[in-house]
Amino acid sequence: MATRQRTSSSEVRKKILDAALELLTTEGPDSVTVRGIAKRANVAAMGVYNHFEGKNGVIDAIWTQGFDRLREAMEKANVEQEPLTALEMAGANYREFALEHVAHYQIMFMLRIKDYAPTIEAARAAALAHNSLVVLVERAQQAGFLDMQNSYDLAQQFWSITHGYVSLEILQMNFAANPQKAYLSAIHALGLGLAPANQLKL
Amino acid sequence: MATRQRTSSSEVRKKILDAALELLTTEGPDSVTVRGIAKRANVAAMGVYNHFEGKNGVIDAIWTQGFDRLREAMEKANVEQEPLTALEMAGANYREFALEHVAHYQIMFMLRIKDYAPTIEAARAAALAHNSLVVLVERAQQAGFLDMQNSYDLAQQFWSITHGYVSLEILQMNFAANPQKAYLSAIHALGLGLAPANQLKL
DNA sequence: TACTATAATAGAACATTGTTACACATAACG
DNA sequence: CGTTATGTGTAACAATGTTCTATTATAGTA
Repeated sequence: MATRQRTSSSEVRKKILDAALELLTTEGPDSVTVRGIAKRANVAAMGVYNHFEGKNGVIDAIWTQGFDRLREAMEKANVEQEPLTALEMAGANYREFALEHVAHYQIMFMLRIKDYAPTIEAARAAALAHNSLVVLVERAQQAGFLDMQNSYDLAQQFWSITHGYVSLEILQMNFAANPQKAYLSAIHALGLGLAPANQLKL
Repeated sequence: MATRQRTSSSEVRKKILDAALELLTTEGPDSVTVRGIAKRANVAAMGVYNHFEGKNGVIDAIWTQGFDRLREAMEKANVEQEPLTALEMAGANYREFALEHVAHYQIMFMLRIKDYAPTIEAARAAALAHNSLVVLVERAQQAGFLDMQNSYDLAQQFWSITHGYVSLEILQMNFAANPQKAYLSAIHALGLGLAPANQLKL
């Protein structure tokens, strides 16, 4: 007997998620197909529809998990450092997350998946991550290390340099001789340049 | 008579390219299909294979054209400005290009097209664009406005902030109250922070 | 232990995708 | 005029996400 094996219900979800991430990492985005995920997870293709809402349900789970982890990574720096140092640490953690979880990062920022739009819950995870950056920026402002322009404007500038750097890096478009040093240099310089004395007049 | 019309060979290529760009801009990446391009260009689907090497041939043409135009946009700033001002102008032109040619920019940096890899010629166009940034950076270094770390490292930092900013903007992830001002502020601050006096010790 | 509701499986089917092959028609050119 | 190159139109192929159906293994309950 034992013609067919069945995976216990509680494990299937995790197996599917892991399989999708593995596929994305090892075989590239084009290999992330419903059948491919199921095969790698040793699960029937229909499982992707039973446990998630189809392929984009898996994508949504990855997105949400990614923003949760990104927020955690940034909040690790949220201790009582000097405010600018805390910002730089958060930046370092941001890159560390991106390079260690390339699959997540690509889903979050670098891949357009057909017909995928984040669910409310996923958008909320993203908003929380963004907020943890704003908190760091406002703390630095109140301590007098950053000029007093709109804090969302400031946060966007720090986010831009971190996202820009790691996304070019993932795209294999980083031509720096010393990638790690160049990254830290950029964040450090941005913080210095945004000191109150240098406030840009337009 | 005149059962079928035929478009003159020289025009077909341009019509296909324009149709692909229009589709990408108005209907989004998922609508850029061989049949869709051909239909919009009033051309037989096979034309995409006669004039380009299939769909990815069209993608490659857009990529190449995009990097050529991006280089031109940055070299517009290449006049005898103050070196840091020239860098800031190049940054402003970069964003202007990206926002005015979102379709090109997405193909170049933000979309993964299945099985697409740039041809040699396309990669050369990208390298030339990158080089025009390096030239601006080295000029500012020689004039004493930027510290003397590796010029490719410096260029990567400026590229990161411009690419990061506009790509988040295109992803609808710009939460700045004043996007234009925040962008210029970031480039300006980065330049200030990279002045020789602030050189980062690691 | 026996029964039943839950849910995982296997496979068929559908439309859409990029691509290739083929027969035919027409413009360009010697 | 006749030949060649090239565009047109249609059909076909495999792979994709998705839906449907029938079967059956498992988990919880009486």
